[in-house]
Amino acid sequence: MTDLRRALSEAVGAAFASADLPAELGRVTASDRPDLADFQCNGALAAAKSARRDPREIGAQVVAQLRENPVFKSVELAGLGFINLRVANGVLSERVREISADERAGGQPAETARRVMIDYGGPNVAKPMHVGHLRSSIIGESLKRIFRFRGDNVLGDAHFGDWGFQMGLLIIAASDENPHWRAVAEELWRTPDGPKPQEEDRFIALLLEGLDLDTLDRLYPSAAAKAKQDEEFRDRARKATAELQAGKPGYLRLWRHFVAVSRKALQREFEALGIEFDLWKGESDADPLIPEMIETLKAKALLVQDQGAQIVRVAREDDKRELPPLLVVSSEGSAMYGTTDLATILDRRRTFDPQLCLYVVDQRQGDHFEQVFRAAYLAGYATDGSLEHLGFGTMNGPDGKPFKTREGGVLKLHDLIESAREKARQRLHEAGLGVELSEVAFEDTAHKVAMAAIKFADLQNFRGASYIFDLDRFTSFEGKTGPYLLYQAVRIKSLLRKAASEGAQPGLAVVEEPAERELALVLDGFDQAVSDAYAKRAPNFIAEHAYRLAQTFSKFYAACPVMGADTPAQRASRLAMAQTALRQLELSLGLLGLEAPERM
RNA sequence: GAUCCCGUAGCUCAAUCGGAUAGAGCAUCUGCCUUCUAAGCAGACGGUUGCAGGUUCGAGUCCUGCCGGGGUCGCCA
Repeated sequence: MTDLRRALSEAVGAAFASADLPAELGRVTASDRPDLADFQCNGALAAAKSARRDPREIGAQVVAQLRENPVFKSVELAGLGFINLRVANGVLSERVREISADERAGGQPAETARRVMIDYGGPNVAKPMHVGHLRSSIIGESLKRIFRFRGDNVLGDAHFGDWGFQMGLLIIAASDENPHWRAVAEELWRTPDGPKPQEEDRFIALLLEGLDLDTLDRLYPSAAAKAKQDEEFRDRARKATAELQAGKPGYLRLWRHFVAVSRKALQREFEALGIEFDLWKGESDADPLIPEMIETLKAKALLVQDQGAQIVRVAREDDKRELPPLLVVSSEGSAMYGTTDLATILDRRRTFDPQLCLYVVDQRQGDHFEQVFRAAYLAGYATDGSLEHLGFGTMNGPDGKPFKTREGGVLKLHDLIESAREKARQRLHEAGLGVELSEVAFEDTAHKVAMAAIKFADLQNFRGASYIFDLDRFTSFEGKTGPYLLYQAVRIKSLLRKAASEGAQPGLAVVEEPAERELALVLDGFDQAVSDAYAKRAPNFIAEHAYRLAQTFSKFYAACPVMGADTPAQRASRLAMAQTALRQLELSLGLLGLEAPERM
């Protein structure tokens, strides 16, 4: 089963071929001018260039042949040599029936399935998620679903930031803050009258009381700030980082506590966002591979000593500017984030052997990934081109600068979600929607609406661009927003419920009216949207399609009465179209990570 | 300073391999609820695509320069 665009491309390509021109010229796209055509082909223009002939002459030849084909309702040569195509209603009807019968609503799998690793989310120990994590999470989750839908074997990894210098900072900060915590770090409790081995865990738990996420959240920023100014403090933290990585028992105990506390809270937040990771691997998991990796780098003469550190030079002669080397071992002997990233590539190769690995990380880390990727290719840890950094822009405040709270701090994700939920509740009440719902169902709807508002606002933008976060606008519930999409889906569900209660069944789709034709064409465009999103790793193509679909359905809904159709056959046809539109809409929403409620 | 990204309607954003009249939403204005959820639909208004050149039959898209904004440039991630 194939979409019309591809089927028509074959027909037009054959016409080009019989005119002794390359069949690729027959590439058909959705028309730019819906008033003139359903589809168009610009191949005659391209052919004119290489064959040095008049495009209209070539076009006329192709058009003459296509007119023989009953698939087309009309074939016109327009302008400089555009070939305008309208397809017969019967062809559209048949296509709608196909999509209707297809579990995937017309979205085709990719030709060959690959093993794909997606690294996104990037939560860190001791840092509650803030708005900066939102984009990576939302975009990464959507890409994971899109790739999976296309048939790839995909694993999503949270890549938990649990290992670098920040851990040393936290250990020192916690030790300085409270003698009990210091006792754990330094194992001071190991005295002759200290706890017996079987009591140790319970004893340590007592010592660690109060060292919760809020405390970590307070300690980390102040420690990070202090390290910038206070050289002595910074050196202690660096030393602690190296000692932790060397396996100092007290530090490990403290560290495991940080990790456990953080992870529990973070998982709750991801759950609220509707984000599920297949793997929750940490940077620390790559640590055991580092010694061996260093040996390999040495054996390949890639690792060199420089200014007390060990580095891999990744600059190339044709670089327009000098790319700094990758720091593998710091002068303190500790692993840097480039070290763990490189070791993680090795780890992934051994455990999953991905053919493609996507890093959904802030654009600002572009240089870092370039360094790591080059080092990985040099070391033979990945095949050339299999590692891709998908950078995204920042989420900005109303002033166009990176998002800050009114007080100038970083907005926590939890607070952002709650304020979106509150807005959603308000708007639902204002619109008088959801009044008949139970309190639990109402909350569930409000949550879905809030998530849709936030996620759709993000995903409708091309990921590389920055955008202005404006909660009032996203939750305004009008126009091109997530809630609009949910509303349309809910409207269709309501219609189908009504039909079911009156015993009306969907039947054979027959496309007749202009609004029905338009809906059929949009339904057909799903595969194009999915393959674009897949090829460009850009969910905004799905977002655009979902919106077009919702809007086109709404037009159809206004123009074509369903339950009040003229004949039972027409009613059955329209019900089939509504049902198909709903399934494709919900599939699209699913690819974006949105979920429509049953009622609102 | 070097380098990368961005600059499109009053605002927020799209735009397929370089193709026709650059599309949406918001805002403003005009219609449409005794008929399936009006968070909707139909329509109007709104543009020298930052500026100046170049390549091309054809440029928002490719090239050069300039202006404006942002990022990055070795031991933080």
